[in-house]
Amino acid sequence: MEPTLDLHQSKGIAPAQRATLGGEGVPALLRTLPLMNGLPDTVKLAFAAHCQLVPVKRGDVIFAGGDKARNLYIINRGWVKIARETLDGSEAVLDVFCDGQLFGEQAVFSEGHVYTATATAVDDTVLLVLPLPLFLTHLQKEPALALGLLRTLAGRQRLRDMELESRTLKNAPQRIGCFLLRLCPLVQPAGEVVIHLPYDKTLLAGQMGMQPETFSRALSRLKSDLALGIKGSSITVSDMRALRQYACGGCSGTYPCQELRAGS
Amino acid sequence: MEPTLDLHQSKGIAPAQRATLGGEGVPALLRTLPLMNGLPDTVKLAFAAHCQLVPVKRGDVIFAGGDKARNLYIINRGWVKIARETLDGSEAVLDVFCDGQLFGEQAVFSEGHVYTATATAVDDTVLLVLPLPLFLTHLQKEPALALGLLRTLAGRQRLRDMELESRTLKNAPQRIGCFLLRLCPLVQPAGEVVIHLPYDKTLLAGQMGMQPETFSRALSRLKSDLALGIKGSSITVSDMRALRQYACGGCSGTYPCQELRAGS
DNA sequence: CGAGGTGTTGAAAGTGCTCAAATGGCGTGG
DNA sequence: CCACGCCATTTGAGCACTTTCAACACCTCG
Repeated sequence: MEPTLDLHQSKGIAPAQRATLGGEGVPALLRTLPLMNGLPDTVKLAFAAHCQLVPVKRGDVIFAGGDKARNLYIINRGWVKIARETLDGSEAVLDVFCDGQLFGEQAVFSEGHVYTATATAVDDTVLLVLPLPLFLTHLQKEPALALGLLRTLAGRQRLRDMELESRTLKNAPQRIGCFLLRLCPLVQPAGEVVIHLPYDKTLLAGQMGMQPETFSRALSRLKSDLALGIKGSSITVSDMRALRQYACGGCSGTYPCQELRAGS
Repeated sequence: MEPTLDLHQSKGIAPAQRATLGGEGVPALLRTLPLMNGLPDTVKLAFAAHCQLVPVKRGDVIFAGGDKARNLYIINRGWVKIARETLDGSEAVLDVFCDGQLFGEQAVFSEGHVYTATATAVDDTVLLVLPLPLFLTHLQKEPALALGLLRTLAGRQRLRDMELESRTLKNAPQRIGCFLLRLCPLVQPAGEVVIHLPYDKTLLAGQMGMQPETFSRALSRLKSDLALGIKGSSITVSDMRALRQYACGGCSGTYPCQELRAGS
């Protein structure tokens, strides 16, 4: 088990990657992030002045559940898994985030500002690291920031609701089908659609609450039922309508799966 | 299937139940609610002036998923189930709320302000009904309200995370054990603890994502494994330590189950 | 080439679900 | 007060799905 990274003294921070006020070093992320929408420029600049771009490597633990929280994180590039682990080594994957998404915000409201889950880079990743105290200060003063965070949390909540529904009502092949739908572009080209699985199948399995073996078998079942083409992590869907019906026939229907994506 | 109540024209609102500015009709709820913490009295009074106390009966549908949202709701007394239903009649229970808890807030951030799940009274219930537009107006202007809602949503999120972990890592008897722990007072008397199930076992089963039959069998397994006393909806636990170990041995441990309760 | 990680496949064992039927409590109407 | 019917709960039997354990194929990297 690798020790949690202490990003405050991370040796990985090259000076050129320090955010500066105006230059190319300032993450465009901060300006375009939905979370920061409507925030006065002065606040964005204050954030920019105090945040850092930090690279982490595949497998690195960014923080662990129970750690005292020092930072919030925004993914500049890469993939991060949020999971809770038990003593006996099994884990429950709560989220898998990618570019532009915020994580660590659980600590804002937890007792004693500790993280409530563990964040691990599942690929080489560049993080924008925002000091928690700074964020807390502005959260009190800037309604726009509170509203942005509300929007973010509300989006998460919707995804969780859907996941809970999925786990309750669907079997493994259907859950996978639903996941595939959410990977599709909203406006599909006519004819075949090619879906690229964003990370390894073991993690996909974990995210959907099943074992890797189950995932493998369920996917091949999906393949034979819907005549999918599967080549490594590329999946070709010839009949989207059939996929939708297969995966979401048992959904609540309030929210077609394709409308639901992780918001930032 | 009963039609959704239209609480705007509900015949159930007796004049005496209309909230007034200063009198005994004003729900003390509004003053003490954590959600409203730190809110200026003027805003609380504005809310009080425009909200209504509305009784609903067991089984009434308060709103349905997909409905255009008119109101937020706070439970004055009673129990409300939040669930998503499929066309074929099965449902996934997302939450079961009681006194002092807010629901319907999903609509604040959903596309077009629609509810994303269905709310049903599972017992005779009195609701405090707050017009959504009024709430939205103040949400923009009052940082304290945004922060209160953030706290509420963050608490929900934690419960969802735990539920997801529970579904992923635990079997039926353990999930029930975990639920029982959360019903216990935090400081327990030495010796036996008597737990009262708050509503019927079918709903409990649904809330934990299992069938009533499975719940029944799992509970009796728990009974024989831990020497519980079960009489109707009263459960006597003689060995709390054993229950904790049984139910939460496989938890992530970041959050002992007993610390987690639904916040308002 | 060998090692390790990733993914697939097979067989056996659980675990929970479905369907069916019995039990028991409770309120209503007689 | 009792009989009845309704509903929640329990119990049984069989089945479907998922997990577990084991073995193997495949790929990449050193």
